[in-house]
Amino acid sequence: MMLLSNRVQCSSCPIRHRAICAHCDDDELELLEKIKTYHSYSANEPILWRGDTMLHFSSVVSGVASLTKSMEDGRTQMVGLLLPSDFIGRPGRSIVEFDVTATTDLTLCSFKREPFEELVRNIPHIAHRMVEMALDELDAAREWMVLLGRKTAQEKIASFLEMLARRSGHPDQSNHSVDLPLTRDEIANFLGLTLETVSRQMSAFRKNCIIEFLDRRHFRILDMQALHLATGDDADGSILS
Amino acid sequence: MMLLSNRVQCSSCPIRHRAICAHCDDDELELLEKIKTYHSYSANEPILWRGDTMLHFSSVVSGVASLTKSMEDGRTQMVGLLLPSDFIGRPGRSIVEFDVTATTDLTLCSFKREPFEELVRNIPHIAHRMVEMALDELDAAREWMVLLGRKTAQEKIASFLEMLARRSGHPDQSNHSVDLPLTRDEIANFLGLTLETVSRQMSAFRKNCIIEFLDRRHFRILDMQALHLATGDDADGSILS
DNA sequence: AAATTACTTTGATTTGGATCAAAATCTGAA
DNA sequence: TTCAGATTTTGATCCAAATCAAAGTAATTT
Repeated sequence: MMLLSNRVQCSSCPIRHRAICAHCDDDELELLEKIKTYHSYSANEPILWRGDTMLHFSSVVSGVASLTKSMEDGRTQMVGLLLPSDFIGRPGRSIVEFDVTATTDLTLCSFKREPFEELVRNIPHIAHRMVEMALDELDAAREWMVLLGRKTAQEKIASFLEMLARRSGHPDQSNHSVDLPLTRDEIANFLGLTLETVSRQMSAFRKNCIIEFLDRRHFRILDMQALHLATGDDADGSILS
Repeated sequence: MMLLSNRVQCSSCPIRHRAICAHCDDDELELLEKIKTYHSYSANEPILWRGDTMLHFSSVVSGVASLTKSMEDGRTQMVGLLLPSDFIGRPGRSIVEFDVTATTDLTLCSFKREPFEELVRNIPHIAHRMVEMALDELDAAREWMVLLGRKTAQEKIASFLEMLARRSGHPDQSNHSVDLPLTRDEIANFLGLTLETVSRQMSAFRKNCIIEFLDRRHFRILDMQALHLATGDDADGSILS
């Protein structure tokens, strides 16, 4: 982990309008600016372990982090994928519930707990955004529960690929390269499968010309409609966060 | 659904110290008192359908409600079990994301959206409790994802029974009757199993003298330690909400 | 009290995905 | 460039839970 000096102004921050600071006005932003620090992690670097005391509340500025929980015998389930603007930590509790790991190179914008909690108390715009984001995360987690509890392996993979394409932000979802920020093993832990099943199902989609791999970490959707059909979701598309 | 007159004073409400109003002082409670109404539902009565416009924000006062999501072909996953003090709805969004059903006779304490959202904006104690509860729900949902994604049928059933015993509020968890507020089919939808598997696993626990059934809707834990061992959770017990 | 309906248990069989095993491909270090 | 380790793919086999099928039990209605 590397502490970075404070170069980026909040006003030109890439997550300015989506993160915890989204509703803040310029004066409030200045208060955040005063206490923020940046931290960088490289791919596969652990950020926090379950049970750790959390000294900071942080937002993901760039890169991807994962939240996982492991059982004693090694079975592991990913319970969240943190993309830019998502947050780590919670006011009012300092013990981490899940392991947090950087899955790609990652930069966090962090606030020390005490001053941050004071801002949450004093700035309604922050508390309000916090409620909004927590409830969005909750809806996404519940949507994911349907996938974990009821979808087949094929539906899980299709749903996952579709979600990545959607969250990649590119407007036309076919015909451009989508980043696959996880290994096969990590995907398996995300979807409640084994890595062999993930590989087999992805190969099946490849053989059916529904997707194409540029390399292991990049794919392109060739047949968006077929992919969506394979998700098991209905036409209007229940949105997975 | 039946509208009830406003008999119960907030100050003597059974969920006074756990619900959305937990942090409120007497003055703030009075504001809530003014705009609250009670609504009752009988067991199996639908409360809201996915896609409905929500006119109220509500807290469960007594009884149990379920949040479910169904796929087109009928596969159903329960994504939350709402016990007394849990809330239904969210400020800032009026479209319901999941079906809400009373699984037992149920009473809700409800507030019309607009006046309630104003209170959330104006009373930091309510916004603060809202953040706290949303993040608790999020942690619980993530814990549940581990169960859905990685636990065996036996571990799922053991975890479910243990959770019911813990949330029943009785201090010594053995040796007293615990309410089972769901049918076998509903339990299956909660755990991502079929009703046959639920029945078989419960019978197995019964035959091994780990639990005993008083009737279909009530059981008693005979061997707490064995039940906990069967959950797959570690000794200190990762808490499911 | 009998009949109808809803729910639960138990049994037999099948199957999707896990597990075990090995080969193929990629990546980075020496 | 070669080698060693990591990751991915593919194949063979197995098993936990689903599915299919009855029978049993409780709750409601007539």
